[in-house]
Amino acid sequence: MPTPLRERVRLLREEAIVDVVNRLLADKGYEFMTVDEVAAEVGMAKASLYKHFPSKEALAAAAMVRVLERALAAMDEIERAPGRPAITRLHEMLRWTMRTMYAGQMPTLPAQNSDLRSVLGADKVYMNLLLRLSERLGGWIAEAQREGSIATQLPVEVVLFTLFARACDPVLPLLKASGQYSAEQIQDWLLQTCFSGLSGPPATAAPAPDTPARAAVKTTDRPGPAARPRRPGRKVSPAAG
Amino acid sequence: MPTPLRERVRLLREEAIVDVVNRLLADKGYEFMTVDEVAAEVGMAKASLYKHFPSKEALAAAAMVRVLERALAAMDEIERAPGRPAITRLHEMLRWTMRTMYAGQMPTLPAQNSDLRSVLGADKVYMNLLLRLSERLGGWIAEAQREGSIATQLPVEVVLFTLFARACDPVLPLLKASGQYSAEQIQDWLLQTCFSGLSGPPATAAPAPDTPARAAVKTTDRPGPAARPRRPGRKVSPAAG
DNA sequence: GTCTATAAAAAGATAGAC
DNA sequence: GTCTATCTTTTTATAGAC
Repeated sequence: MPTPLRERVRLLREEAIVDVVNRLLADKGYEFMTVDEVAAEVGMAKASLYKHFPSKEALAAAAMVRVLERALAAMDEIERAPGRPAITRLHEMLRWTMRTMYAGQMPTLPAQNSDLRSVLGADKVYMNLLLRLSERLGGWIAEAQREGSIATQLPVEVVLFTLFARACDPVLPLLKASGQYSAEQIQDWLLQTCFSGLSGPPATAAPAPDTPARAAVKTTDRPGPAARPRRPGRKVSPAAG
Repeated sequence: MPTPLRERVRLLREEAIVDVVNRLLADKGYEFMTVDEVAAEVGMAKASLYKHFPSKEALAAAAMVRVLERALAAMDEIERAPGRPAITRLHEMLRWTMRTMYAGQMPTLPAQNSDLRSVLGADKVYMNLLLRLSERLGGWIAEAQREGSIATQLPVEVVLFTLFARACDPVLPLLKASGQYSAEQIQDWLLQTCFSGLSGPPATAAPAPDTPARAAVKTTDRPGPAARPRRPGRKVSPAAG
């Protein structure tokens, strides 16, 4: 039995709504997103919005569910290329996250909110997806540890949390806002600092070949200090510039 | 001329206020902290609060100023031990940040807020302190790069932003909330992942001595999987558990 | 299901007595 | 400077006509 036309229209409408919510959530966060704003951007009356989603929390939850679905789809896609080491898949997953963030499409929820967290925690669909994502990623992580490319001292949980946290890392927006670097450049740096740390890949004093045991993150060379495109007067200001 | 008694009382009162604001800011963030709440916890009427600080933003700014002052003081303290490599000083600074966070005393501001950011950006005292902190830290970073212990491909700015970002990293609260690990353990892991990345220190296949070129982060050994104190049924849930 | 109009509540800020 | 009581605005949510 084909989906009735009504139903399809409704789904399209709701997808448009979630699109807006997703963008606003990525842009200003949950508490600074107002329902009036959502309604205005979708181009419908607020009361109509509430016919589709019963509350602001439900709006946010819908956006979160969709991003989890997309993350799982990204994992599927990454796994389509067979036989690659787990660390490579993890790199690609984080790369996907960075791309999504850079595009302003990664909805971020406040880490330490109270009511919203409990609402999400009670959402069966959301929690189910979150669990599936965590377990699949956890599998990759454990695999990478057996391969020797993720530190074995770290519990899988710690690695998992760290990867999740990178999906709302303020460094990307800050670097993007500085306007000095390309998207590729920024994403490369973030990948590098996540997997290899600020100390960078193991640089044995003299120029040595890559250690094959560690699948090194591609480190894009940046131009030397002289040629570096740096706005002259701009002062470094990490918060509230 | 000694400070008048009135003035000293006022300062003590305001310090008590900032204490509360600081804790609430660390606990729930700016937007979920209400002025009513602050007044209640300080034990004074809201109107009296407004005699001391003209707005909620001013309250937050005061807390931020104080944490910057404390961070600068921490740098002073770290520099009191002479002759240590820059990377060691950076480690200690991040350690200070982690301790402060763990104690629930690191006020976190929303990264992508609008009005508050502009208020802070207009605050001369705040911006001045932020600049001083950034420049001093930037000096350490550049030094560490010359020593070869921070990746030279990374602009100082990127390293700086990354360190600042660790001061509001959700991984620490998550691990703390899991209740499975000690404070020391958590802080060690975060230091390690920040400087050495998820891949960990350069583990050349066979057990090798520490590479002296890289001042390695102390990696606390954790008990093996069998002995690891892990709550049995608890499932991993990075967001909204 | 969509709209206009309106409740209802929360939260920042202030008036005015003491 | 501190208080009680109140104002004002913002924002979530709903009533009720069409």
